[in-house]
Amino acid sequence: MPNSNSRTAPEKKVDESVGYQEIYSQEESELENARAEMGEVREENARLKLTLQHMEKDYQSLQCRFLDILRQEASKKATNVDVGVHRIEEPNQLLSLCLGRSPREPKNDETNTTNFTKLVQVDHEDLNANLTLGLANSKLMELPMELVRSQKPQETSLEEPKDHSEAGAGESLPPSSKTPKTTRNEDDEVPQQANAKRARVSVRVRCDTPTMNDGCQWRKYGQKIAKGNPCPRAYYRCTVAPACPVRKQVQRCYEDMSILITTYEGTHNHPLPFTASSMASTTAAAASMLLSGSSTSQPGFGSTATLLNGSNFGVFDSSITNQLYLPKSSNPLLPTITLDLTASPSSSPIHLNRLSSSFASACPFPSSLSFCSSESNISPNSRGNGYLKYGSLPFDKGSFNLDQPYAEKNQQSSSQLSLTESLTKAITSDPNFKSVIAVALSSMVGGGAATHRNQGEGERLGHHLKWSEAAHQFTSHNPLIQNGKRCSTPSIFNRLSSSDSQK
DNA sequence: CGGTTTTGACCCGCGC
DNA sequence: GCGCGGGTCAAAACCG
Repeated sequence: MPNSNSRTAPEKKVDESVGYQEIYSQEESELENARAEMGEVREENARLKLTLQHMEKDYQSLQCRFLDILRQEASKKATNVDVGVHRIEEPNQLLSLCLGRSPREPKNDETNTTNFTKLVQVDHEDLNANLTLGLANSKLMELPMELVRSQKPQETSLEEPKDHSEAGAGESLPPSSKTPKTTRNEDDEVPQQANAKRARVSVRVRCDTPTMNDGCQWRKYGQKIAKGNPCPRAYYRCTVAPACPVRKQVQRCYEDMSILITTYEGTHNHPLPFTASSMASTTAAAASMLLSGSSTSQPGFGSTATLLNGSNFGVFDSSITNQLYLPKSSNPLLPTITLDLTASPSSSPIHLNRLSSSFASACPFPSSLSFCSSESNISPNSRGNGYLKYGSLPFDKGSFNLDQPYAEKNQQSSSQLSLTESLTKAITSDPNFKSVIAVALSSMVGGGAATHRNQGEGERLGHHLKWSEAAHQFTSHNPLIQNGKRCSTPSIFNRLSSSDSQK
């Protein structure tokens, strides 16, 4: 059958050529698609670069501003010896914990939320509105600085708080009378801070896990069943540095087992990873507020409250109330401040009642703080956890959203993803966010800075890793866990750190 | 094997 | 002075 053969062969050729053409056109279209994708990626890359540049720029300006504030505070400090209650009464001094805000600084347009520098400038109107926002107190700003700058634990003169009022809930943990014994080395190093008292910061968070991950490494050295609370109280010591005097006590709230009460005591005398410095700075700020105030007849209640109010340890939704409980201790010389991050609308009143009752007489200031955002779109889950998940930086959510990959592993992944978005919106619209940054930066530049300032770029890279790790922890199912296994610290600081390192 | 956790004992301050 | 309770110690167990 040659004919058939000769006829079919060309047809086959034609078919083949048609097939090739199809294949070719198909490949071509794929190629074009790929090119288009590449183009998109390039664009995104450009955007990211832009974002990075913005961040660098903002960071630089922020740093300059902060140094400026430092200088101002240093000069102010010399003249303004009498601090404390007076500060609260002087709105004009409500400035500086909002990092970047300086008295001479002109107001900036609130809408420009991508500007990191502006981000930390709280509009006066906001201050008035949310008032109590006093984190802005310049003196308050200064105090954490001192505390962190020196990186010295305030344990030179310990006093027994004997705070039984909170024993049940475990919020107020009496400082160890033996602490000086175990931290003697530190005490020797510590330049005796006149009237230095050990302030402790108690943080209440909702956390399923045994401990709250604050980025630091802890070693458990004891456990006790405290009277009035069947939940054991665990004692941890910081193991980042062998002689670090910092300790923490962890206990579940008997009234609400989902609430974890972590009490920090002392100040780290070693460099901290940013994740740890976040919490450290927070507690240091609170503690220093407390201590600063305690030098007055009214142990810092006002100032502390003010500070923490402004510091926005919390959330964005107005319904989420972060609470600050001022010293409940029967011993006013050894105050314990409680940051209530349980952020549960329903639980808030409970805590408030319970805690305030123990020291209401001593605390003339409202302890309920509202760090609200203009948008209340936070998922209920986040509130329930009380776990501060600050989705991502306002600049470019995609660029910094480290959480999502991890969040997917999480049981709460979906809610957390949405939470990320919600928080992003909230952050970008929430001037209070600035205050948080202020606190973090104040430590990083001031004391944390003491820890980081001398570290090379390589170490910064190391921080990057830790941030990633932190992000992991942060988004892990149990957000508040220890040693990379569990809970996370308010990661807003992580974000901040990220921006810092990007420089 | 080194680091961490567990856990009973001990220390110390405070109130009575 | 005694008892109570919080905090710490330290040896043993545990774990990676």
